[in-house]
Amino acid sequence: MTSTQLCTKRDGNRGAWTAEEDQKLARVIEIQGPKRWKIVAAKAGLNRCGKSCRLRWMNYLRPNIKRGNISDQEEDLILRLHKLLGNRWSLIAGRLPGRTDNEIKNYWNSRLSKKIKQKEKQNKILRVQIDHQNNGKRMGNILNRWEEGTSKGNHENSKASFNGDDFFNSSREEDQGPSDLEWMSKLLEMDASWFKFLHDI
DNA sequence: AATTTGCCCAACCGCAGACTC
DNA sequence: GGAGTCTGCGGTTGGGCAAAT
Repeated sequence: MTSTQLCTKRDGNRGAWTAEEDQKLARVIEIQGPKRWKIVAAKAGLNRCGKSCRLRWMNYLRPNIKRGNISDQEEDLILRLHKLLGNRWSLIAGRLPGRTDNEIKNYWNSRLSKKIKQKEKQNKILRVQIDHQNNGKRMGNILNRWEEGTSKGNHENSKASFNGDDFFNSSREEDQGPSDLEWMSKLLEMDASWFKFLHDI
């Protein structure tokens, strides 16, 4: 039987710790030190498993635990460390004096992950707007060429100056994103006024 | 005022690696 | 060397509370 199996519902008290339990636990740890948690739990006379005692000590009773809100500086550090280390909460906590891995994990899951999602969403919108602007410029060039063609002479010439192959070839030169057909359809989806303009000519 | 919803955080769970005998 | 036990970690749950309805 493993220690994990011992730490189950039927093996004792669960739920929030009382002040009395905290005192008992702290007293035993003062004498014995924060190790051999099974023995600590037994000596403290608590109806809890060693694992639960360890967690309570690490996240609450341990000295030098910093309470209160996470500062902007700490948040910035968490963001940078998470980018570097991923969900290695204990490593991240190790770089933030007085903060526990559990606290940082909770902070991340409840706040920072949402912030990041929101930021990603904003970036996506920004990217679409930039694409829109670029595509608009490109369309402007095409229309200029169309106008030049029509003003120069007959309709056949103008048709020749605006043939499809030429259009796709010329626009592809600077294209690093989706295909022309893709951006064209995106453009049309994004801006009904463009569609109307193209339809009118 | 009562109920519902959403958020925060302490605590629990399961797993894997380290340690002990 | 291997079985049993301990420890530490990250993911998940659920209770308490405040805001919204």
